[in-house]
Amino acid sequence: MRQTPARRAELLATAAEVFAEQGYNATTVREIADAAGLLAGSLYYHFDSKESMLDEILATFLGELWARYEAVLAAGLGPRATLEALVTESFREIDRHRAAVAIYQKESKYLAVQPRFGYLDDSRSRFETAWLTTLERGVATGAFRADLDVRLTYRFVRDTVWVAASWYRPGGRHSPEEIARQYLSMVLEGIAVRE
Amino acid sequence: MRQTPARRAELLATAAEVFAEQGYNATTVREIADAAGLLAGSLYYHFDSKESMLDEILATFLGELWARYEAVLAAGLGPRATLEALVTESFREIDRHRAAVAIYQKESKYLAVQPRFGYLDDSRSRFETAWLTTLERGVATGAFRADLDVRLTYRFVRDTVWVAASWYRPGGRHSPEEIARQYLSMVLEGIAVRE
Amino acid sequence: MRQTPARRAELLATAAEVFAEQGYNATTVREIADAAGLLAGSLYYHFDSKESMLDEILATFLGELWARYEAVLAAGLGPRATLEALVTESFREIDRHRAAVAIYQKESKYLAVQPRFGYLDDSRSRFETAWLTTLERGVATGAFRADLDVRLTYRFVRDTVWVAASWYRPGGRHSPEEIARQYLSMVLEGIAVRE
Amino acid sequence: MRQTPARRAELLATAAEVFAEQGYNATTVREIADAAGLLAGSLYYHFDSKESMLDEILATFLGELWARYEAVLAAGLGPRATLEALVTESFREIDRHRAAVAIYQKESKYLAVQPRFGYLDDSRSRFETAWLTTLERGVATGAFRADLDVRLTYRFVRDTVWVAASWYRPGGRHSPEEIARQYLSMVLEGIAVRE
DNA sequence: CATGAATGAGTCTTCATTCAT
DNA sequence: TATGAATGAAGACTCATTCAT
Repeated sequence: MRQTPARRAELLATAAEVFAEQGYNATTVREIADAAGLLAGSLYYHFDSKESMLDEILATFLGELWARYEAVLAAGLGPRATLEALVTESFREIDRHRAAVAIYQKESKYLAVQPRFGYLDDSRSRFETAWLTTLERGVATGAFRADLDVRLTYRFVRDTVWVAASWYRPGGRHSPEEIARQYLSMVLEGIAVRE
Repeated sequence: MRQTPARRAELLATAAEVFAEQGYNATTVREIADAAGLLAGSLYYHFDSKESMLDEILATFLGELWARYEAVLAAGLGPRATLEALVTESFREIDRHRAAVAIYQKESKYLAVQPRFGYLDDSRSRFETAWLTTLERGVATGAFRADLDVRLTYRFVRDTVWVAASWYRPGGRHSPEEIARQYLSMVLEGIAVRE
Repeated sequence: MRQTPARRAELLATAAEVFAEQGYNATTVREIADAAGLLAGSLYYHFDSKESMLDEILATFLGELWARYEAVLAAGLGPRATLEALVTESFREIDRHRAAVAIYQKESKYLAVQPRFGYLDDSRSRFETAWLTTLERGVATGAFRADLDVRLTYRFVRDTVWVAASWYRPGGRHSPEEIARQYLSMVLEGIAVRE
Repeated sequence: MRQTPARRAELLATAAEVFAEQGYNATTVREIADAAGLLAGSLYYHFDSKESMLDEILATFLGELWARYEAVLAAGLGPRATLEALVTESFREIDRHRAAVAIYQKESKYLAVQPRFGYLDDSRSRFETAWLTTLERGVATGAFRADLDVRLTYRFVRDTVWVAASWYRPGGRHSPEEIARQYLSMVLEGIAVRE
């Protein structure tokens, strides 16, 4: 079961696509199998259960995401540069793992309460800490406005970035870096013309 | 089937709450019935099907939302005032119908392709038109920055507002108007300090 | 779900019959349903699972059995009279709950290791204690032969009685009391003619 | 398919062990393969099917058993000596083929109705005939008590012996001959002290 | 209006078996 | 001989829905 990780990865990618499209619960194992070109039962040669597929998709995604976040956080950048780097990495991750990100967005809330998916909640708090710290640092250094509610701002930035996974299509008009740039411009400078 | 509209509305409110919490597909009729204090079969005295409950919830919500949007759009305000009014009305709607908004956010994408829910797609395009028009008007009049991609900006503003339904709890620290004000401040002026 | 215990008991009796006939694992829910005259899915209105049917069958049987055993053990009889009463009660129980006894014989060994069926193991030790005590008392008072291995004798008597459930048919030629009498005669006096 | 009879016998012994432990139906081919150290599919190089393994196990066991029984029956012993010899051979067989005996005990009843396993039923009647004849001979010659139901006595003796396979462990405290001796002592002389 | 009971289609999962390599 | 991958039939269980009372 470990000889050909290629087949495994292939099946997981297919499953992720279908999960992202229809939602985890609404997706039947048969639909995944159809999309992958085998019979429903055959999936169980590769995976223990539908849930374990979801698990592997999310864990892989979060593992990769955190590797990149950690690199950013360890770089010792100022708050504004940190925010820019985090947002850019996020859009890159959406570009690489669009399906996984979409699944994460849609399902993580109710999954996080299950023991098996406890790491979703862990991730969420690390996430929160990283962002809040960055924002607070920015307020302290005068990079960010002090008259805004930091928690509200955190939610604003967080959602703003990740919801993009619901409409983003890799290979479209904009590169992830380009989208990141425009989002950052809006988030940092606002959309109103400065008088 | 229309004896007590009060009871009907009560049941719909309960159903909406459960749908919002767990997702439409993941919610069983029995769970709705449990939450409402009757047996699953008894719901069918009031409603034709689980789907018709969803339908009624969404149609009611969109009806009310558009009544308010139309009022705003008909008021002849400038683009920035229009944007502010639309955002404020949106947060008010989240305050009033949080469950319905959350359901709409989570389920409308795949529902819209079904004939019965075609109005979701109609609503989506009216939505898009109203926002794009407003943004373009703003760019033309110099209220909004001209260097931003209008479609990207539209998605940014749209998502930014509605995702709030996933974490907003009525009766919390902030009134909807307060949240709208802060969101607008971030969207319009940005979170960076202006030099 | 508690209004009509009659239906419940009826279904359980049917299930017990099929379990006893074919073995628990080899029995499909559909077979139980067929025997009961409804569809497989309908059983789940009355019971949580196939396993919970088995659980209820066994727990009910053991509950009743122990009520009778306790009465015997509390009666303060001598060891030989105790042994006779326990054997007689056992055959009566086979007469009343043949199916449950047959299931218990066939399945309890591997069920006992599951937490849910832990009471099977508890029952087994109480059983063992009751019999060993009785046999040891009998050896001490000179009622039973002292030259036999008590544990072997225990197994001999225990098995001797309960295996009868595999061939006993209620309403046959012999009443349970008559069978008990003959078994006791063989166990106590032997089948060889006394010289 | 008959390359190495040693490997074949090895695999059958493993299979018998697992069947005895978990029951034939509850045992998966994969479990047998795991226990034997190969993959499930590989078993099909050696055997046609799971059923054919069971078949070979039971047929081998019964073949050996009947060879010994025939020797006893052909020896022209008196009824009591015949009974003693049959019981002793039975315990020896339990010692040699515990797993096969346990399987036979648990599964033969429902297997016997299948054409493939018709020999189980044949064996059962030969068994019955041998025992009944011996018992009747014993009653006629005054070796066994005449006041007992012969069929009941037959079942008593039969069950008494074979159930031992469910708890007997080869290499334990007692040799099969020792257990046979004690069982015979109980069956023939009874467990009560003779006055 | 509500209940208790049932239906039947569909879902996830298991497993004996096959077969190219 | 053995493996890796798949098949396909069947099994336990779920759930929206119906309906007599």
